[in-house]
Amino acid sequence: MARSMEIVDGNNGGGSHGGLVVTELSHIKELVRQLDVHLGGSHELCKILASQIFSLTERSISIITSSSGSLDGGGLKRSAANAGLASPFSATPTSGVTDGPFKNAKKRKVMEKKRHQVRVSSPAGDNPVDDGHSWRKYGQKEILGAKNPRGYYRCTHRHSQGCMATKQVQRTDEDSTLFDIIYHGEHTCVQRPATAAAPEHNPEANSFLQSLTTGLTVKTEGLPPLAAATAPFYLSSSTPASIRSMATPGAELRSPFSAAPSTSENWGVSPATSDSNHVVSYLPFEDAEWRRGQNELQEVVSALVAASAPPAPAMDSLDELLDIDDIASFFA
DNA sequence: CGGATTTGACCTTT
DNA sequence: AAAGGTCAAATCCG
Repeated sequence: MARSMEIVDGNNGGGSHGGLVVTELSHIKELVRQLDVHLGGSHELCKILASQIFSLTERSISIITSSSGSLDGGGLKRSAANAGLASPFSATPTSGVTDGPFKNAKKRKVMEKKRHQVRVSSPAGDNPVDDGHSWRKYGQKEILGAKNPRGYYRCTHRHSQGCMATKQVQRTDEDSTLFDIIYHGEHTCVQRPATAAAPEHNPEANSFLQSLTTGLTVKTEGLPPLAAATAPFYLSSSTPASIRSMATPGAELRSPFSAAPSTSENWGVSPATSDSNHVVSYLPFEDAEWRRGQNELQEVVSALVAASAPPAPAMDSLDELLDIDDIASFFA
């Protein structure tokens, strides 16, 4: 029985100021120089510098590609790696680099919330399996033109921890075993292990692996590995390493990290749109940061797991918390 | 009894 | 105005 999923990111982004590229590249140049100086020195510092270089490179690419015109951003679907992984560098102390030109770019009036679609098949035709987070259903609605209603869920810890993550689950018209799931926002909650007796530190890894061993497999469809690794089953910052360390040794477990080939068209994403280089170019700045974090996930998360630390809250959501419009509406 | 789900009403967005 | 999204009272369930 195959469980499959795809990520369709709904964020649009990208500035269009070509002149910024020079500034960005200058930053990169300086960072590379510093990195060269520190090679053999502080490992942490090298990692930070590397991540900053990565981020700046992404931004530069984004600037170049977006200023070359060719797209309006409307309805553009692309894979992305922003599935709620807490950025390992969100706690990075003041770097100066991340306060670069983009900080001064005028803020979008309406900050688009992270939106993240996934398609999941469930073997029994009942509800999709646990994705590692606890959800509370708060509504259901018939959707025009759709055979099946859409269920609305929010994080169970919305009130206790202020976690604003939500998801919508809707059974597909065509295949009753397929579900479209749209995730909104990031989990900022810290999940407690369900049972103290569980040897595994990470409850999400447990539920995930359990889903794998109950006849499900997770398979990416026509997506680059980077995007594949951002499926909602990896929402916790501490989950991926656990899964990787536990799932990859088993050959029969089809881990997203193994970059399964594209085999299906039921995602509605043509192979052409899956070209990672092209797609990545249009990722907004925040997504670039997410993916940068993804690159370094292994080390950072390994450290987290080794320290038995709970998942760090996604500091990225701070942007949403501090959104001027949100604040304004709060006082309205 | 407490927490989760159901479901029609109400609010928001287009 | 209508469709989508959320609220909350009633209900269910352990």
